[in-house]
Amino acid sequence: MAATIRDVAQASGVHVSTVSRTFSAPHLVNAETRTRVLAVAEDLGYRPNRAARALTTGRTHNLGLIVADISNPFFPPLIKAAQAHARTRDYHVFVADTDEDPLVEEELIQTLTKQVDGVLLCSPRLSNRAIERLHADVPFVVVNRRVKGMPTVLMDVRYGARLAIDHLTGLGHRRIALLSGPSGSWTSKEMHETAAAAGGVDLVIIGPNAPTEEGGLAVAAEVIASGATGVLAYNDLVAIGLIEGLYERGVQVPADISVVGVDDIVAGRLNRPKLTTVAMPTAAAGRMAVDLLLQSVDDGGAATLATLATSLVVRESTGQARA
Amino acid sequence: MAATIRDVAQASGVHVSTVSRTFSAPHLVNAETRTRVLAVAEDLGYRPNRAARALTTGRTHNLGLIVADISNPFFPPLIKAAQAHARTRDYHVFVADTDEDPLVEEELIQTLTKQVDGVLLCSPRLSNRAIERLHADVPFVVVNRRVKGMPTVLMDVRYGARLAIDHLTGLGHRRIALLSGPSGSWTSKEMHETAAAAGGVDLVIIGPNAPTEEGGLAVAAEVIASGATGVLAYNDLVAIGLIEGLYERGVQVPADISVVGVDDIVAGRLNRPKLTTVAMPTAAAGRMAVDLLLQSVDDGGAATLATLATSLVVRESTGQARA
DNA sequence: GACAATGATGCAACCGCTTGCACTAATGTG
DNA sequence: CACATTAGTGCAAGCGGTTGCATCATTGTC
Repeated sequence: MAATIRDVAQASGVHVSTVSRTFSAPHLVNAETRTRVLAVAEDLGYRPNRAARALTTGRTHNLGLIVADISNPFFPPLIKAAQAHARTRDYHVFVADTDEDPLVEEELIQTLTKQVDGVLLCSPRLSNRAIERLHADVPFVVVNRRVKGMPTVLMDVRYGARLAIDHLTGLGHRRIALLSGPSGSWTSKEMHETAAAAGGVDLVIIGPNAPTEEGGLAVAAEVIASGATGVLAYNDLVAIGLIEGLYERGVQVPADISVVGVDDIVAGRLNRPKLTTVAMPTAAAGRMAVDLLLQSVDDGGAATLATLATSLVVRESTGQARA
Repeated sequence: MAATIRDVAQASGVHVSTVSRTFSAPHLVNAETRTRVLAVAEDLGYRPNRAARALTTGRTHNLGLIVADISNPFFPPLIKAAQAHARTRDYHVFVADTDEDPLVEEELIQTLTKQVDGVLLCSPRLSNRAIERLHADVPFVVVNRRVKGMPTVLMDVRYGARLAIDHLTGLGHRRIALLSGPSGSWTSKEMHETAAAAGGVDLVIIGPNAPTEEGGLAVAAEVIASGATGVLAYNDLVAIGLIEGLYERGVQVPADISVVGVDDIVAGRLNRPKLTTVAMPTAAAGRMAVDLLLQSVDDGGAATLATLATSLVVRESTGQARA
């Protein structure tokens, strides 16, 4: 049985309130008493029970982070950055995976509600309405989705997509295929709109697709049939899968078709050919999200919108279009 | 302000204890009362506060899962399986990443201690002694490491490594390089011992290496210099990195050198050449770990040891040795 | 030397929920 | 019909902390 605050109080001959203050408001207790209490606590292996503390303070010092699919390599850097950053603020981040299921997502949020001070919602699959409703119970910050009235961290997908398309057209590609993502994806919609707005390109939309290698692999034939020579994929995973599919069909990248991905995951750098991609500032997004969330927890929270810059990383999967 | 049990009690004209029982021991309350209370609760948007409940019951219905590096694709399937399986038992699992840092790992465990009923320690970097010490505070189950007196889930690395080496020697490879993992790794040690015990092979050990693509990439030259024609890599990531490094130096896989990985991650199936690998039953391990942990939480816990079978998946990265 | 200010500690209520025990009324038994 | 069960509910004491307020020395001030 772990030592409680009362054990420490008794063993050090002071009242529990003094022990409590020794930990949560040290300046209120006499230096001498404090060291004695700390010594006893150390001796007994006492550690304040955060859950019990949360009951009275209303602060758990925990944050929840919800992602749709933890195996998507896009998320881990974000998660790690968020955890590391939160730790510097004496907060801990618990991660949960919804398995792309909105129901699980909602259930998870409700479970989390009382156990954390706020939740980071990354690429949520829930409807905006559902998010707004749940927001009544716990502070949110949403990453990769625009929900009005809520702190939001966005990455500048439009700009990135624009760079990618300009890069492709600059290489002489006129017919460009856009491999979209899952149907509910905000990022995918942004890409669509950007591509549609780009002048002088002959656009074919292929999808929606699963945001995975399999998703890209599955549409290789369709891409070939479309006659496009340039492809902008929903993300790197899709791009990698596509390249593999094209390869299996004897189509060379970038000789025959140029492919650009989105995210800049590690695997892209090790792919053959190395992937040209729109780099997303995932780590920065993770930190920013934690900042906004903590601010929102403390101040009651303004609905700040942070948009992070993206950039194009040109590697080997794109090249001059055939004459 | 969220509704509490008292609000519900008052609004439905019963005592708080009745409301409490409505949720945690429904059979003890009259059907009629129960429906009325539930209706009021629904109406007020009341949800029991799990943290408060945990204070009296001593059960949070949460599990912690600690991994060294969430971006290692080996873990996500394990995590997902554990989460899904735990959910069927009305438990939730929170994931935390230690960033390969034993100090962070220890700190995380201590934070978790009071907030979860048990912790899944996956490929821990902590010393056995430290693990045993911390075990006094919270039930553990250890995955991928043998710690005596503790429930443990192991994958049969020795058998897998044996299969890989037999496969390689069967193809005529006599000189085999073993790319080891991080120095503290139990898996790596198992592989060493198995390889050393295998007769008729000329073994070169290269490492320790980071368990990542970069780790494999970095030793390509060394592998070539070693004169080995067969390689068993610590994991698929290392194997993929190595293959990339060999390719950059004009060495063909499997024509010149055969490579086998360990884990069977998705990326291995999409690599070029597709990776021959020792498949690890990660999802099964996740489920098993949850089972053992829950059992340990309930029964006080026997120190069961579960060893899961591994198998060899032969794909394209291994071939006949040069004459 | 009287009095106010200050610093350190104790007291006790409370956070939201559970649970052993006591109580009442309805039911079953001989 | 007396009595033992049983079902349903209320009571109140916790679980492990925090915190506003009261108390009591000390110290400083005029």
